[in-house]
This record gives sequence, structure tokens and C-alpha cells, in this order.
Amino acid sequence: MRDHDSDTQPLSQTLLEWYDQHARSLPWRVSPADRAAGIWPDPYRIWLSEVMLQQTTVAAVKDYFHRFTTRWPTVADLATAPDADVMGEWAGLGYYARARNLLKCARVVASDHCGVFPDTYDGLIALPGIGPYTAAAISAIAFDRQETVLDGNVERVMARLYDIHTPLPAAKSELKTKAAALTSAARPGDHAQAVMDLGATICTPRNPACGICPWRSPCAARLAGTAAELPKKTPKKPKPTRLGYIYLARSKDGNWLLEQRPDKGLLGGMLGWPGSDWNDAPQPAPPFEAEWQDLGAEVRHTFTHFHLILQVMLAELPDDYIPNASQLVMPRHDFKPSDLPTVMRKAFELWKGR
DNA sequence: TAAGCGTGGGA
DNA sequence: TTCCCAAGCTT
Repeated sequence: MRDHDSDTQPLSQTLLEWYDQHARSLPWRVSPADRAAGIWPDPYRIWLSEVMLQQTTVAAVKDYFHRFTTRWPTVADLATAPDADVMGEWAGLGYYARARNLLKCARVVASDHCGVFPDTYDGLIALPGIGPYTAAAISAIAFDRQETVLDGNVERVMARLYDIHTPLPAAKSELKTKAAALTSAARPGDHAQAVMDLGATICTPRNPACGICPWRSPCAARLAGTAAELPKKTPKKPKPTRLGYIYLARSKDGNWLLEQRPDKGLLGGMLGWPGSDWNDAPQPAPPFEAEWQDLGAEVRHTFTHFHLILQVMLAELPDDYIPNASQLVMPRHDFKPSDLPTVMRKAFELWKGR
């Protein structure tokens, strides 16, 4: 008697055999050989890597992961870190709500879970910053539970394997059903990492390497010649361009006037320079009256949903200046440009090279 | 459901 | 230069 996955079982086995030979070595990963020998990953490192990897490339994450785990080796260490230290260490990686939720999550795990991560999907998804993908990924990778991960890689691989032309995001549930039917019961964690590795290294968005793909034979899109145009996506809206002013104020001693941005919204919780609103025709909004000098060069930066052009203004910060509630005067030796989000760091670089 | 939310690299 | 996009989450 053949069971119901007599068709799909060979697919997951083919994938795992490929993964055993081609698994990438990553700082947070336990190799398939080590995993087979009974070695388990550290849930803290899996969680941290998965949050960092949300919409972010492995190449961009590596150095941040190393700095975070060196500075905060356990979730208990991270839970007791000051907010400003964590936000500063995250600066440059983007999507700063992730850093705020990271700290919230660490503190919940430390206080409500005795410093031990929940080992189920339901327990994990209840935590800040952990959504459907991340909960499934941690369950599978750190605890070897049979959960289905559906990220951009898996969506692309499934759309091609089954030649599905429904555009994303409408196709998500259909793609997840396909991915779930393939999930290995024997090695769920390795399977999750394998299908994502396949998407990242073989079944790439452009120029997929179909010739060396372990699933080249069953792939419907390869047969149909449609692999390169899948997955279909609903068209994106064009990005508007917004304008603004920012103000660099430096005292005679070299101290800087900075502001702590509000927790919600763009660059929430990060340090930045005082500035105007960003829109079509911003009003100048200097933090104090002075002869502001136009640095003469613009900061150009592109966010997820708009382009930004900033006029950079410079003045001397009076020694008796009293910062308001959101501002701070940063002593020159405490100021680290690397604590700033990239758009703000660009303004500083402009001043440095003036 | 759709919009808001960063950044850097590759084509 | 411009566009796409990379292991998504929150509201």
C-alpha cells in the first residue's frame, strides 16, 4: 500500500541529499552533519539571525550578528542592555522596528519565560517581532518541529516547481499549501533551511541555475520555460520624492546637538539630526536662531516608499544651549557616527568632507 | 487588505 | 541611473 505522500517524499529526499552536500556555512547554522550527530542550534542565535534576516541579505547580516552575539552572548544579556546601546548597534541595518521589538522580545523571554525561548509555533508567534515566517523558522530550525516556512525564497521555489502564475501576494496561501505538502517529517529543520538555501543559491530571482538544480526534473516551470518570469507580482506604486532640511549644530568644543526620534514611525527610536518635515515644500525649522550656513551639498537617500533630498545646514551650538525633551548634546568623545541610521550618517559624512 | 517601514548590492 | 529585491512584521 502506497501512502499519500508517495509522490512528494522523493522530492524532499532529493532536496535533503542536495543540502547534505551543498549547505552553506553560516555563523548561526548547525551543519547537517553536526545536526545528525545530535548537536542542536542555540535558539537565541537562531532567533537573532532570523529577525536580522527579515528582508535583509545574509551578506548584510553577518557582521551585525557577530557584534551582537559578542556583546550579548545570551538572551539574558540582551534583555538587560540599555535601549540606546541596542539601537546604536542596529544602526545601518534598517527596519528599526525590528530592533525595538528585539529588545521587547528579549525582556519578555527573560521575565516571563525564565530566559528560555518557547519551543512551539504558538508560543513563539505571541512574542514581539515574531510573525508567521519567523515562528515557523525558529520552531523548525531550533526545535526540529515540522512547521512550514514561507519566505520569499520558498514562494519563488514553489511558484516555479508548480508553475503557478497567480501574482503575489494573492498566491501566498496556495504556495504555502504546496510547501507544506513537501515538508520533511524526518528532518524538518534541515528541510526548512534546504528549501531556503535552494532559493537563495540556485532558484534565484534572476538567471536561475536550473541546470544544476536538484529539482530540475520535476520542475513544471522549467518544463514550460516560464521559470525566469515567476513568481508574478502585483505592480508597485512609484516612489514620490520628498524634500527637507536638517541642521548640524556643533559647539566650540566639538559637541553635537542630536535628537532622539519618537519610537513610532520612520527611523523610530533612532538618533538623528534636528530637521524639518519631509514633504513637497518643507518649511525651514532650525532648532535655534543662528546664521545657518548651507553646506551646499545635498543628502540623497531612498527609503522603502519615497526618495528624499535633504538640504544640510550648519551652525555653531551655543555653550549655554538647553536641549528640549527630545534633544541631547552629545559630548564629542561619545559621538559615534555608526550609531546613526544611514541617512543621518550621510549628512555627517558630508560635513566631514566639506 | 494595504500601507508603512531601510539599506546595499546587482543587473 | 534606475529598478528590483532580500530568511517580514505591525497596524
